[in-house]
Amino acid sequence: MLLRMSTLFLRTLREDPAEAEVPSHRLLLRAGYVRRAAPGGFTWLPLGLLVLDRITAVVREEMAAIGAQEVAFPALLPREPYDASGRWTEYGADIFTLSDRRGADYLLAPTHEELFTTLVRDTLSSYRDYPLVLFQVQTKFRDERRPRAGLLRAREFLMKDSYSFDLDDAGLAASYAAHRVAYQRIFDRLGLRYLAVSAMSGAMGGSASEEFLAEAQVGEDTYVACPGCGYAANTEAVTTPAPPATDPAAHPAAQVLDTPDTPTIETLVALLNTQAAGGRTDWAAADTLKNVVVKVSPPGTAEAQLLVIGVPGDREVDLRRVEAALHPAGVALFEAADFAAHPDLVRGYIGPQVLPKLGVRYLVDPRVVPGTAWATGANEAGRHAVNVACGRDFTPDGTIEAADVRPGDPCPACPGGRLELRRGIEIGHIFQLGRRFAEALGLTALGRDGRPVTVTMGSYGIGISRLVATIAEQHHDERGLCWPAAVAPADVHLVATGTGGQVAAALDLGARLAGRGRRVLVDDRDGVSAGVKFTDAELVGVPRAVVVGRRLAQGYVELRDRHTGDRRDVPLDEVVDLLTPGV
RNA sequence: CGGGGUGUAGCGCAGCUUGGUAGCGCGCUUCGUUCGGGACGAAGAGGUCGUCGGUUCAAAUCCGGCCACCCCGACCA
Repeated sequence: MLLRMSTLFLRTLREDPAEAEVPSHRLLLRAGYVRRAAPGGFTWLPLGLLVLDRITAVVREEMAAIGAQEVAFPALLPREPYDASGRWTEYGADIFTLSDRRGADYLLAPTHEELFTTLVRDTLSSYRDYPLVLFQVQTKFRDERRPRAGLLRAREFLMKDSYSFDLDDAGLAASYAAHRVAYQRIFDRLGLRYLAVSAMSGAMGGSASEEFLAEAQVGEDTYVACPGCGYAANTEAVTTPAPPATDPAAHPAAQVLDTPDTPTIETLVALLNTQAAGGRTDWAAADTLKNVVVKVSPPGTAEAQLLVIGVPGDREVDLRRVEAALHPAGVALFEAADFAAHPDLVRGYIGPQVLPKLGVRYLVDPRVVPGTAWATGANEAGRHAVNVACGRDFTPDGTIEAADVRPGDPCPACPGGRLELRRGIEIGHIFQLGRRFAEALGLTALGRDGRPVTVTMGSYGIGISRLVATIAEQHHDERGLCWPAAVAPADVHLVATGTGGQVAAALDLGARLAGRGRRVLVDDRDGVSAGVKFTDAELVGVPRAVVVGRRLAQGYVELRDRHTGDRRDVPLDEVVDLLTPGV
């Protein structure tokens, strides 16, 4: 491959476009890789397409290595399969829908589980046909609430999605494990710093699930990591170590106090200390037990059930963690109107003592173990109780991971470890779907014994266009992009400076390198100063540059490394061998 | 969807407060000089001022609706 900058469709920008804030977006626009064309939609320019294609090639190779076979579906699809799976309504406003001239409903596919499932159903029928892995590289459409950061969150994006089809759980586990390895190989080859965190599978409704997160300041996903042992997880999946249980009878008897005007934890703690409640003046928010009411709606039920969640008063209830813990049930906060309809629940003064009488389920944070005693509501406006002991004065129905996770919280995987909160970009997601789609769409295989077996599926995605931005995010400096060799639009950037035949020499050198299989970009532009060519080369970010310039007359060119900044003069007649090791 | 900010030439911006012939830098075209770190001189081309409506003799400027973009909070590759 030999690209000449004199004719390449490329215009670099000297200044940062105002629309771009995050580094990858800014640099990909400035260096002429992409251009915005629509809200959440991007035009791929020649350099951008080269990178996109190289990433796609790596993904294809590693998918082939685990025996996956490539197919391609349309992006424009009829409503029926999505109705059958229930996702036409489940996705709701997140999908782009449209209708044809007859008024029939269509959608621009946000993902393709339904199509893969029906394709396999209509093609295969015997257990002998399994296991099977299919994949495609397809444009997906999602009506994102807020497209942002360029390619990192677009409404139209390129995704590799694959699906495994197995006859039993062990097979699914093996397919899942194979994908996990393939994903690690892909992300390693692409030069990414990333980790796999356990995750909840959201609208997909599966069981085992992991997200691959690339470390990045601009990432939208917060995860926790333990620097000590390497543990990492989504905040939704973090478990809280429980302290040892003790004897609840060791505490003095519970005591109800008048605590007027203390609807919040802060006001309560202040008053407890003023009153020296229970003989103490060292009350802190963590000594109080905050009880939050939520409405839980299991799927298929019309009426929401009440649930009270107890967490230490210095913690907030993280609704995302609650939703993850109670999935697939829906969760909503209990609001003012709900309190008005339930006078038994006194807003701001709820204590667990009364809940069994009301028949309300009570789940607590794992830190609330038998033998702990708390200041909590007395179920009357203006009154709280102290020394309310778990295991004596109340007995929870169970525990729930509902409290927010904070830096410094104990690591669930190693003793003494402290968690850090970090940001990442979700670049891949693997999960075991199970039989949900197979059941909804009737995918079975006739077993050895002549009886149908419902197939169990896995679903695995990689955001390919997002990877372009993610790699750029991890591989750039103040001068521009610094692509890893595996994805760079070219292997070598030849920069011709001067008017003494350097352009001709560079083109000749480029032809020889291209003849040896190198991908070459030659800056053969006429009338462009050396400084402009150097800055453009650094902006574009090809890993190695060769300057064909003032020392050409002595038979030398300068070899530059974009990552290290190293420069050295090498004889012109050695440079081809230097740049084509092993060829 | 809630809060904040911004839309003027390909890109970056000024002009708006106080309505009156649309400007600057970069880039682009032509000629000459220059030629290893964003060269210099001269002459040019390029804009329905996001959009729709209102006020006014007159709107980039004042008022309102809509659209888009950026940032911060609830979802996802």
